[in-house]
Amino acid sequence: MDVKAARSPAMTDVARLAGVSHQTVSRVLNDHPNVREQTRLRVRAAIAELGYRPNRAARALVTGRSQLIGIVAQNSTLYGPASLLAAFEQAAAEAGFAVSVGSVGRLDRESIAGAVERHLDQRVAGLVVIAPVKSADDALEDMPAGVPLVTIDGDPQRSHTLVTVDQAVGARAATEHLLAAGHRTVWHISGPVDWYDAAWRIEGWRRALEDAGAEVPPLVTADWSASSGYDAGRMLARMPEVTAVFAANDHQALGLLRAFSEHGRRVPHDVSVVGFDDVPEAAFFIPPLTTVRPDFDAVAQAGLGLLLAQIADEATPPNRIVIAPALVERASVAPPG
Amino acid sequence: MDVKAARSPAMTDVARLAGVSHQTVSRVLNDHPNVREQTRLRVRAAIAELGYRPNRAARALVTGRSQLIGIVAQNSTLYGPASLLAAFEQAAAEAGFAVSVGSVGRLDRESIAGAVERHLDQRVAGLVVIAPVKSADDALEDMPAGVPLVTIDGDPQRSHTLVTVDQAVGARAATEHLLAAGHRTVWHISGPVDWYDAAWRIEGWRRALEDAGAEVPPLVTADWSASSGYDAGRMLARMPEVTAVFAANDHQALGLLRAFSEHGRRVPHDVSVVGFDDVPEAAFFIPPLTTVRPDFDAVAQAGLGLLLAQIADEATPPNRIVIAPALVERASVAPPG
DNA sequence: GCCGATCTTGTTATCGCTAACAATTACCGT
DNA sequence: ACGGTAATTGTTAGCGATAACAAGATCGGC
Repeated sequence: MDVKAARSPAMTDVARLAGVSHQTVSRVLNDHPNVREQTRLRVRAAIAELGYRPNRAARALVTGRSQLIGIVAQNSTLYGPASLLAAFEQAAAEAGFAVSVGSVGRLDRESIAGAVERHLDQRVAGLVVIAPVKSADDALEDMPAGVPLVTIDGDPQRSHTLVTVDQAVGARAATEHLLAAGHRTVWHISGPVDWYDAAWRIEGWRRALEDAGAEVPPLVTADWSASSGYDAGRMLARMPEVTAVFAANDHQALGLLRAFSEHGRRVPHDVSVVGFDDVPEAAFFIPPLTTVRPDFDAVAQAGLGLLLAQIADEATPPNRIVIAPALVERASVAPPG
Repeated sequence: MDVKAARSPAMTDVARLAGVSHQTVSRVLNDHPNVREQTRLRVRAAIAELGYRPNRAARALVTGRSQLIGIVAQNSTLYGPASLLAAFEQAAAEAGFAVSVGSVGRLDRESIAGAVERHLDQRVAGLVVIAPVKSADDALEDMPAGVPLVTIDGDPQRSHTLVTVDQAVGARAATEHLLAAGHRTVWHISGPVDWYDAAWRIEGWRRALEDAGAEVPPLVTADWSASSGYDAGRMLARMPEVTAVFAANDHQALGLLRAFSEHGRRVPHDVSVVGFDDVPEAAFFIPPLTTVRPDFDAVAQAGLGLLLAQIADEATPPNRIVIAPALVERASVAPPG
């Protein structure tokens, strides 16, 4: 990278220096088989000497496809979505793809459709949509065919390729863990019920209770925030019969812990709590939180793999990968007092 | 968006339908002044009818610049960096720019340079580098001139355009707040000292103590994690003279609170704690954390504004915006026991 | 040593758009 | 009505790459 900003060299410049045609340079760049070794070396040398780097825009124009992967996600600083995003960027970079992020403020149909179209304008090679609600999934229905697409945490019922954390299994593990500690039943603070994540966690929780023959207490719905967990906790803390709570994520669990603390209900002595996500801070909550850890890296890698497969071969049939989360035991669960 | 994926319409298709030349369509698209109103309407109608959307790649090719903004940031799920990133995406989307994110694993010179070059390949219109360490700043030294660039939280001494949170002022506010509560002095758990953020927070803390004539206790260095805050806390909890601690971020503060709790040192009764960042959960820590809140949205908006100004006019001189953070008082500070 | 097959390389067209210039039309004052 | 300027539209030429085809070089078998 030279200091003076002369026009960056193009393929013809390389070709001239190497004494070949620009097409041969293109062949070398794309690893075509039929190039003499000696020529290849000469071209490589010229590329190195000029510091040539291909113009992605030109390539995208002629091929109709870029080395760009579009990600549509909700703009959020919640741990789950944020780390999923980070994991994708990481994985994509390793695969030599750039990542264009289309954040949306809300997950309604128009927002999603808009973000998708903006990506399509850029001729992205493929699209990852983190679409944990129905409206987002709907927006993808009338996507033009032929664009590689993977949805994350979408509706398992849909036909397109998808990767999802097994929410139900995670929720079941959390619930059974509390039951196994001796609690008569387990309360659940859920996420917004239009989120598939939330819905499946509810489902897993309910099933686990039913299978154990335990009573299913009324569902407490909240959003994903610590604040909503706190609000829920202020209610639950008033009910002596509540001895075990499964929160739909760790942020909620934090709010919950705080509410219990305020009301003098000791965790885990009086009430046991299990969260979901295993945020890095969970080990430092008071008390350290037992929680369910989804493997976001695995999700991202699986998702990217599926996407790259579609990019390589248009005809790849829809596929589905489900990643099972694991329970992480810490100190927020104990037998009922 | 039609279901069958015929080639999406190009400018000539619109031109034919509207009965004009493709150049006229281009003019309408780019809001050139000299187009008859009637023609403009006809073209607009044709665009709408065909669902035409311009091909960004083609435009980027001919203009040598895209509607893409590149962001280089460390791959992190820490609240500060993550919300900065989210805020940028938001702001850029509102300004009609797409955002390409180049995450880097580490902030060393090669990684940063690599990410920058990958963005340059894509002919980004401008570059935002969240470069809170020296090595990152160094990597930008030999950037080709002419590429609009804004660094965030970089070295204030450098000549390029930059937006930064006023770390020193924030740290001073935190320290003075603790002093004002009656503490003889304030201990500080810092971030990694090669981060400018960390360095300036240290600076602000030290200055505040010196100005107040208070003793400057030894610096406790940590990384940004809750875990490192916990480790630091296990030391500090053993020292009865420690009555006030300013943690370089809220994650550390959480670890700190936990360590104090384990050692039976009550916050704020025995020890007062102030954090930095105001993570959404800070209000739900035990006790609710008094902290310093940088306005990430403001940073992102200022940064984007500066970038767009450079994009619009190459010759814009280097500029500098410093955003002052605000102290948020909650319940983790009290007079010494 | 000759012929067709295979390797290697070059030539030309093209992707969809904007820039620069050319051509046409409209409008003005006298 | 006339010349001249301004407003409007069209024409042509790339941007930098890949695709498709063509041509020249090389090779193997007989």
